[in-house]
Amino acid sequence: MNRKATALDVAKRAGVSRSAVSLVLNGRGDGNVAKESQDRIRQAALELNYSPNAIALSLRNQRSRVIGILSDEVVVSPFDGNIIGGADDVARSRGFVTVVMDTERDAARDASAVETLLDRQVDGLMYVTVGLKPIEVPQGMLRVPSVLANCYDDHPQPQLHHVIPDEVTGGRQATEHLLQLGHRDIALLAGSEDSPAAPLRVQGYRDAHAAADAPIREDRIFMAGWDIDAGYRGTMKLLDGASPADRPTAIMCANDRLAIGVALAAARLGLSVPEDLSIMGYDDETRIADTMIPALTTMALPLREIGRAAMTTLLDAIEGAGEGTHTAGKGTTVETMVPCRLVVRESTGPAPTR
Amino acid sequence: MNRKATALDVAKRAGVSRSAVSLVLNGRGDGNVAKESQDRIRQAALELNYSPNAIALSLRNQRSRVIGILSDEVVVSPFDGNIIGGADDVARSRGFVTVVMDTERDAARDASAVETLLDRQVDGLMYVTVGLKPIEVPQGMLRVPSVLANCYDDHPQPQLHHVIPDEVTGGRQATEHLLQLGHRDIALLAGSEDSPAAPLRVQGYRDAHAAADAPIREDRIFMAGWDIDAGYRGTMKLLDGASPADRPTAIMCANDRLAIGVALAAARLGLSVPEDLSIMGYDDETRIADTMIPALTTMALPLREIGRAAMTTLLDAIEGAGEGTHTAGKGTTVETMVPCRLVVRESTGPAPTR
DNA sequence: TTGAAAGCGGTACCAG
DNA sequence: CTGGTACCGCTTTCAA
Repeated sequence: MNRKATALDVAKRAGVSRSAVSLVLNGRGDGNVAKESQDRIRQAALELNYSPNAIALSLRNQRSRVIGILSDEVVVSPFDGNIIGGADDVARSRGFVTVVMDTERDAARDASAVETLLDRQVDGLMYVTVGLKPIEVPQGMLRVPSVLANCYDDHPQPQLHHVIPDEVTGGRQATEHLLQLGHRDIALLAGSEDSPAAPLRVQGYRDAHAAADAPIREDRIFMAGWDIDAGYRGTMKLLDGASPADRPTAIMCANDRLAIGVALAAARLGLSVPEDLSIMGYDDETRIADTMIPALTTMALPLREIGRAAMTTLLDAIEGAGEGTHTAGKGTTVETMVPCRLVVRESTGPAPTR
Repeated sequence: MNRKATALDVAKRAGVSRSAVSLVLNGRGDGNVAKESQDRIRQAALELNYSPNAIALSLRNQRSRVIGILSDEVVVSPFDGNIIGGADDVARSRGFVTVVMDTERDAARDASAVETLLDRQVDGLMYVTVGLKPIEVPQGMLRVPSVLANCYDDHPQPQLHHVIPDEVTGGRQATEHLLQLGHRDIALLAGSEDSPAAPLRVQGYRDAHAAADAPIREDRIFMAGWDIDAGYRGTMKLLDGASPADRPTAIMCANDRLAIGVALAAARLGLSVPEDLSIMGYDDETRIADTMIPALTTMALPLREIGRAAMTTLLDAIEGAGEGTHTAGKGTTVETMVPCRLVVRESTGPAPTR
């Protein structure tokens, strides 16, 4: 109801001036304000439940302690949601607040969102995408310290620092896990070319095979899509009617939803997982991978870590900023790669002997 | 980069005073400022790419055109994400910006988040939850116009307007769909008591049976949980080893993930969907329901609509506000119920004859 | 028709 | 040690 208390209210109540209130409440009381006054001020502030008006502060200090986050799809996705969660953790712990604006994959809205945020005096900007992808950096982002999370500037001379998962290594380690279990015929449902993550994971798959001196059958690699139905159909193509000797003993999927489709198909064909067929997911999607039957072995995307790392980089740039050195200057790393993490559950097991 | 242009810059360039700039750019130039000056001002503003500093505006006008959104779990959930998406649509179209703060289900953080937002002079507050649930309204929310989305104040005398889905009707219509297909033995995997939605949907299930004069077998109702494994286990209990005559012909689930478990179990048991068994989901979860094999018939939660309705209510209160009438005054509706929507796909079909 | 000045809520500097 | 005052960028009133 009634307005919040201002510094003036506190000053009156404590019988001092506004300046004194400001000093004391900002920890610079000692040596400037009498001990006794300090106590009265603190007491009054408490009684009035005073906290400074952030707007006035921003105007005065020319910094808002707000970080703007642009996302191409937050609000429907558990993926960049987690990135934002991680970013927010870090921001909060350092006294910043994050403001999320969703552009719903409409590039035209990016620019206007950036302007809106800039008008609100954000101290920094972060751009987050659902899947790994190249983006066109909105011009305005170069006006304040900025960072890219899970996406990157595709230009020859990238201006901004980006933080992305190490997909090649992820693909490799997932494959190695299977190889170590004795699998030698591993099919790969690799998503589709629309995501740069797909070819990277395929690369990891190839690297692992090469390192293990295991041959690759090109017809085992499918670029079919990312959804349950694609997993199901791919598996049917692979397994239905094939003689046991000509079946892959493991199927590696580019995400957990594909793995659901694989499991569905396996069940329909009367195959046991992991006895007859091992299934490997990717992403470690919450509430999916861990509750599947059987629980999915998967490669966890380090989403929270990406968010944390990106925000840390950003805040360091802001708080350390002496000059307008917020674009990646010489000597600054332009890319941070965060490793994925293998999560072994029950959907993978030793290759069947045949 | 160089700082943004201020009204003073524009004034100088146009050779007028700041006041003139303000008047003209706010559409109150006619009758106050000479036509010619107006043109010069507009021209200068354009050249300098001027837009007013939102911070200064907020301080001056005592309103920020920012709506704070508190969420107990946005950032990992496609559910309240959609609510926020709908809310944001409405806010944007009316010239407001939304700021999302995630409290990650930590009630203690609610209060501090509200304070933070209040310090930033938000014009209104919205509280969003992932699942329908009663909440303890943070005190601060009563200081500005506020609304609850997908949650409600459980107190005898609720202070805030809330917008929730009509779960009873949802449960009833889902059941009716099955009843109309001839099913008379419909099992219900009802989630668990931790959500108030569960009993409401059960109520709908009962209502539909009563209206159709169909008897209910109490042992067909399971409160087992919300995840894939619960769906699988529940189905196994229901179907495995049971004589065909004693099997339910349809299984209704309280969410789509349960339905995945059901489908997995059915496949394992060699049952065809929907020929031998119909499966009904709930939620219409993106990328799950529509891509399942077979595609899931489900009851869509009206999440976007909830968000839109809640934000509309809120902004109406803010913009219409003559006095401090922002708590639901007499005559004001305190509850808005939004209907769910049946989405018929391929997992339900006529009951098998036996 | 125009410009000067006050004030929104703070902080910081500078006399006293 | 303390209080007065200028200023952040903008709107609005008031006097010229």
